[in-house]
Amino acid sequence: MKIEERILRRQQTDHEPRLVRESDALNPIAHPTEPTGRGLSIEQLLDVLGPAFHGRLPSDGYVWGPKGTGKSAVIRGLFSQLDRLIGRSTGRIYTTTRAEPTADIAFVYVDGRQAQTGFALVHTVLNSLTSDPVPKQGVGADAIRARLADRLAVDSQSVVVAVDHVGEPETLAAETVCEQFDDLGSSVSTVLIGHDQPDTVTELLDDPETVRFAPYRQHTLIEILTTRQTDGLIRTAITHQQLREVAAWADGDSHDALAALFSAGLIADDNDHEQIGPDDLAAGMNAVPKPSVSLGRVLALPESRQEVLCRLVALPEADRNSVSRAADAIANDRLDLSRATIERVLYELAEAGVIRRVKVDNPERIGRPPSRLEPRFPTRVFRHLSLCD
DNA sequence: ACCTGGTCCCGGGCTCGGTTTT
DNA sequence: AAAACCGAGCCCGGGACCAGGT
Repeated sequence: MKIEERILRRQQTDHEPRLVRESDALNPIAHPTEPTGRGLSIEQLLDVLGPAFHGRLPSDGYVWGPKGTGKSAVIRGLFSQLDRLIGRSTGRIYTTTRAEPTADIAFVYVDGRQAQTGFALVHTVLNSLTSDPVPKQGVGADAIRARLADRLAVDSQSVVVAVDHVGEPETLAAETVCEQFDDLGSSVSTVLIGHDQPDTVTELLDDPETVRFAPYRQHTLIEILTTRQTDGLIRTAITHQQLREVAAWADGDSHDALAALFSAGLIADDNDHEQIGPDDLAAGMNAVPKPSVSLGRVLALPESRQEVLCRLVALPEADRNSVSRAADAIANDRLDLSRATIERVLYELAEAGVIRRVKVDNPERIGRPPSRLEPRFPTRVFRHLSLCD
């Protein structure tokens, strides 16, 4: 933490301590390095990736399950450890001392939300395999692919690419991801991570190994909340009974559970409460719609979209009762997008499921009834993390 | 070896105007 | 009739690459 931050914090907290600590502990999209309660899944994944321990390229894989089940946390952690332990660096170091053939297999994790086009995906992979700068525009996707092929051929390197969040509205479809690596089949192995059932992916990847992540059991979810809460809240903020309540409400989804707990803490702080009261907790859960879009998706949206969302959630109820009124109000709020673009963006966000349109019936009026816009993501936490203000 | 203009490429804003729904 | 809805093309900024001139 920088000195300036420390000073600012003292200035802000001179009245009384805040319930919510400034840390990522309660952030649903900040993953701990050691995920809780997913030992079995990690073993399954290690089985799939096993050939890499003997210098052979593993077969393709598909990891699937609903949001908030630890897929990203596990794969992220696993790939960074694997790359460190048996990936490039170690391979080089032991080359001269070990008789056995060395594995020159890199493990690259790509967040599909950061790489939303074929170009960006191949770019990310190549960029993590080379220290040379890779152009990020001005050159065609094919050119980047050619360079990647070149790079892999030069010292017969192989790479296992994990592409997270495939098949979301903003991200690449599994099919498109596969196409990117079609020509490099023998040196690239693909592990896709998504929500959908494996049937379509099975055809694409020619019978990949699949690993399924099921929703958390109640007691595991409580364990997760307990460990995170000790770092994210002051000690007396919440009772164990309340954590049980959140876990029961969240129904196996750690994203929703953490978002609700985070929201409750922020709301209690808003109300100057010394601890999270029953009403704060209820409001916290209320601030997380069900079903909810992952905060990771919302916070990965382009800045301009997030600005539209910031203003939308701050709008008075009446202004959200019609798409065109909402667009008017947002356009008047010092946003440097044109009115027409804002309306277009609202429709796009609705199409993507980030906000929902609800028909407002009014028999008095003639013509097609307006649509109320409802956020489908944890609004209180979004406001906190997106730096709306 | 260095400049410079032309061309291609990516990504994102913007707008138009037709279609659908009530 | 009125308003919601949205597909799709246009435009632009800026980086990369190339080739031809100095």
